[in-house]
Amino acid sequence: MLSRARTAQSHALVFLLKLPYSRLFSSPTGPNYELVQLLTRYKEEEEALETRNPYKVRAFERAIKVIGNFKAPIRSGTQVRRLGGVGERIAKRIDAFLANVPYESTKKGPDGVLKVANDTGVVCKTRIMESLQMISGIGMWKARTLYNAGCTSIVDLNKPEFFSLLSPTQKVCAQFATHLDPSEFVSDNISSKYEVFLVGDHRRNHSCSPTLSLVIVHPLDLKTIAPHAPYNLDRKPRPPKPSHFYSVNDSLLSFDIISPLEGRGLVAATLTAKPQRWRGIIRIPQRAENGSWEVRAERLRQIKEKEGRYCNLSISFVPKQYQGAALLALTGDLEFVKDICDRAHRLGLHFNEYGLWKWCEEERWEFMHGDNEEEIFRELGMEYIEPARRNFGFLTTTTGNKGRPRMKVIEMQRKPVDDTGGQWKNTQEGTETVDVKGIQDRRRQTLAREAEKVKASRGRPRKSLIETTKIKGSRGRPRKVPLQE
DNA sequence: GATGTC
DNA sequence: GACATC
Repeated sequence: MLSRARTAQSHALVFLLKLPYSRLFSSPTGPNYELVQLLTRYKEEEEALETRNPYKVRAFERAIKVIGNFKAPIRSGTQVRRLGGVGERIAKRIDAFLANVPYESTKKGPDGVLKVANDTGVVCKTRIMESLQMISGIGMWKARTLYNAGCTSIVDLNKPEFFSLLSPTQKVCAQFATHLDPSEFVSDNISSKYEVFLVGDHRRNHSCSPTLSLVIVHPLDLKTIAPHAPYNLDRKPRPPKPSHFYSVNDSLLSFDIISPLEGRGLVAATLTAKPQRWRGIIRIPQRAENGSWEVRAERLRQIKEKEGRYCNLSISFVPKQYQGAALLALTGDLEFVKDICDRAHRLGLHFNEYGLWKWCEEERWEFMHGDNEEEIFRELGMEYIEPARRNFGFLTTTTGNKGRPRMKVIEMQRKPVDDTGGQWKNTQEGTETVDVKGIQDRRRQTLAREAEKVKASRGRPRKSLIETTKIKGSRGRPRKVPLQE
């Protein structure tokens, strides 16, 4: 409780301005180099065939040209669908690539029944189901139902036969899924009187996560309420749910943050609206053809038509005294937070999104720290751990298929960056039989290693890539042809 | 594989 | 959606 939260705070707003989506495609020849490579590969494959179709080759060439000239990073096939030269098939190939699932061309068999084939000639049920579970609200069960009904991709979800199988929330998410784009939401939509922090996947450098998570600090001084359960060493602590902060009496979040967003026509859908938490889908502001920001009416029209780009937004409205704990709990990932909880537990402490608590002699929880992330680390005997190093998910993604697969897993498969020594396991095969003890050991080792690493690079570690990648200039590129479904 | 036409 | 044309 001595020092103030500093570094993280001073960079808080900076984070917002520099979301590094383009880093995904960091390239020698443009923002979509990987897509160009992909299409070039397809083109060459076609050329190599004895039965090659010269028009098909030319079609690929046209698409390569269009995509190579596209100035912004492409996030979905639909985005470039009607630019000319990119049709249904290539759009699908792009979507498959971006979702990191195998491309499946759907062709009718001789019997007229729709057959599914892919690159390997094997229908990959797991992959399809995993990709479907990327949609918020779709879990294993619904994914299986959809798969059995013949749905093969997220794009398929919007077909009436599959769409009708979805719950209302799933429908909303499915409608916007192909447009999700977390990268270009900027801070000038949120009142500057609040401190805003980036948390969640993006803070951990998972820049292609479709969810933008923010912690907004509010000035209200609220009474601190201790955790309910008594300390019990035998009982495993649960990681805090990023759910309910103490109830805020008035509707500050709604008035000061959400209403302005709505006023600008940025809110496409609201999924959760509580005084302390808002979750929904927002439209990413874009410039009109003449370079000016599009007007509200235009945004609303596009939302109605489901054109343009969208992103999940999650805002937690947090009192100052819990700010650090909230950052720690909401940055994740889940496995990392679990470790924090375990660690606290072993020390007779309790960690939740409100702070670090001590079980004191009067047999009650006493508030220790909450406003400062670093202080919580210190109290747990740890050095500060960079958000980018808090990606522990891979430790459990190998234990089986429990829960819904996360976006980060997909991203890791494609791009095992990070400094964890490339030990991400490819989650596709051989995932069923892994002994839990081994995983736990590895988890301990990783924690130890993390602590050492941080020790080695003393002081406030290097600025993360997030902070050095500006995208401001690339946002909201003027569009010649309005996108459509 | 894209596109225009029926 | 099937088909022809590129």
